[in-house]
Amino acid sequence: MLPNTPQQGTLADIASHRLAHSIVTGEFAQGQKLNEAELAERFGMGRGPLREALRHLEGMRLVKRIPNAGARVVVLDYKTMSDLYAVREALEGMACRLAATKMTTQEIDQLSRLLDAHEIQIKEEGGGVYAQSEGDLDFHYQIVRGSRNEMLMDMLGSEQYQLQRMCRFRTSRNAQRTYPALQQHRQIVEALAQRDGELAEMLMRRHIQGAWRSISETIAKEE
Amino acid sequence: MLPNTPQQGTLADIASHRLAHSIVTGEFAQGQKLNEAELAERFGMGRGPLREALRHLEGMRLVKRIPNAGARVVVLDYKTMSDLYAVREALEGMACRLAATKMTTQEIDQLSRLLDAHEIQIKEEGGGVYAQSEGDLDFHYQIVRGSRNEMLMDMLGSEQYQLQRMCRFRTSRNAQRTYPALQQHRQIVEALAQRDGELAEMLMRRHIQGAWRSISETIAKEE
DNA sequence: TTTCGAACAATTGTCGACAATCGGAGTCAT
DNA sequence: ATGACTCCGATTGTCGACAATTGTTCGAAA
Repeated sequence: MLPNTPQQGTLADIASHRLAHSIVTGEFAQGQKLNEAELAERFGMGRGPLREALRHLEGMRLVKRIPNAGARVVVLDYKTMSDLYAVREALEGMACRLAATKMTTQEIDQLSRLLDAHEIQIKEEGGGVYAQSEGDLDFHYQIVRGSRNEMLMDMLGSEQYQLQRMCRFRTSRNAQRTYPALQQHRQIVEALAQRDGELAEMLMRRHIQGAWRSISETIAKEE
Repeated sequence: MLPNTPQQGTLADIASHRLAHSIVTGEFAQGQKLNEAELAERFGMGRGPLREALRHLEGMRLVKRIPNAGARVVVLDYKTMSDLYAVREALEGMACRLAATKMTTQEIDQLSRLLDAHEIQIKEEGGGVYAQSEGDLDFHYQIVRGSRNEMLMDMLGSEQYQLQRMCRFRTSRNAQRTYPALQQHRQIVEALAQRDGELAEMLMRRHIQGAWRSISETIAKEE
C-alpha cells in the first residue's frame, strides 16, 4: 500500500532504505555525521554502494553532503518544517483537485470505507495516535494515487513522505487533532464524491494548514 | 542568477552537470541508453564517480535506472509533460502566493524593471523566442526566490528547471505566446505590488495553464 | 600564554580489477 | 519454420587499495 519497498535489489538500494528508516525513526540524530566506512561495515558491504545510497538520500533531502567533508543527517528546524508544509499544501491540494475528476466512484467508496475503519479504530483504541497517524498517511496517499499524476506520486510518495514522518517523530503526540482531522477527511471525500475539484482542493489545503498549525503550536508549547 | 553552478567540486558533480546539460539540450536522445564505461572514458574518469552522478540524475528524474539493466534518458511523453505542468502550477502558484507577502518592495520594483527589459528585447529582436524563453525562466525563478521557501527553491530550481528546459527544447517555437505571456507577467507583478497573494497565485496558475495549453496545441499540431 | 605553522591521523574521493547478471546469437529438436 | 535451450559477450554491481583533502594536535617562536 504505502511505498515501503524493502527491495532486495542492489546493495545500494538496500543501504538506501535501511539508512532512510534509521533516519526517519530518529535512530540517527539530526545533524549527526554519517561515516562511510563505519556504515559500510555495519551493513556488510563496501563503501561504493554506500556512497551511491548517500547520493540517493541527498536527492531525497534526507542527508546533506558537503564535498570533502562528508554527509550529515538533515536538521528539521522550524523553518524547514514550515517550508515543507507549504509545499505539501500546494502538492496535495493539486492532487485532490485532480483526484476529484480522475478517481473512479468505486475508489471513492473505498476511501469512505477506509475512514469508517479509522473511526472504529479511534473509538476502540481510545484515539491511538500512531495508528491514526499511519492511517492518515494512508488516506493521503490514496488520494495522491487517485490523481493519476506520476510525478505527484513520486514526489509525495518517496521524498516528502519520509520528511513528513520525521516531522511526526519529532512532534509525536497531538492526539486532540485525530477527531477533527477525521471530520475533515470526511468532508474531502464528500467533495470528491460530488466531483467538485475546486472544493476538494480547498478543503485539503485547509486540512494541511490545520495540521501545520497544530504541530506549530506543539513546538511553541515545548519552549 | 539561475542555478547554473558549474561546480569544480568532485568528479561526480562535474559528471552530473555535464550529463544534465547533454540531456536537456537533446544531445542525448530521449530513451537513449547511457553506457557507464563509455561515458566514464569520455569524461576522463573512473566508473565510480560516474555511477554516483547517475544516481544523482535519477533523483532529479532526468534518467531512469533499472537494476542490472543500466540507465536511460527519461522519455518526455505527453503524459509526463502534462503531469509536470500540473506540478509546476501547484508549486509556482504557492511560490507566488508566498512571494506576495515575503518579497520586499524593492525586489518587486526590480522584477518590474526586468519585464521592461524583456519588452524592449522583444520589440528589438522581433520576438526572439529563445531570449524570451530564458527571460521567462528568470522571471519565474525570481518569484520562487521571493517566496523565501528553501524547499520550493530547491524543487523548482534544480529539479523541475531541468525537465522544463527539456520541454522547451522538445517544442521550441511558440513565438505567438511571448507577448500575451509578458502581459500576464505584468499582471502578476501588479498583484505582488498590491500584496494580494490570493490573486497572485491565481494569475500564476492561469499563466502556467496557458503555457501548457499552448505547448499542448503545438504538439497536437505536429501530429 | 597565545598564536602560528607543520606534521599527522582520519576521512573522503578515485581508480582498477573481479564477480554477478542480463541480453542475444546460435543451435538443436519438434 | 518455430520454439526453447545453451552458451558467450557485454554490461552492471561490488570490492579492496591508493591518492587527495580535511581537521587536529603538537610544538616552537613571539
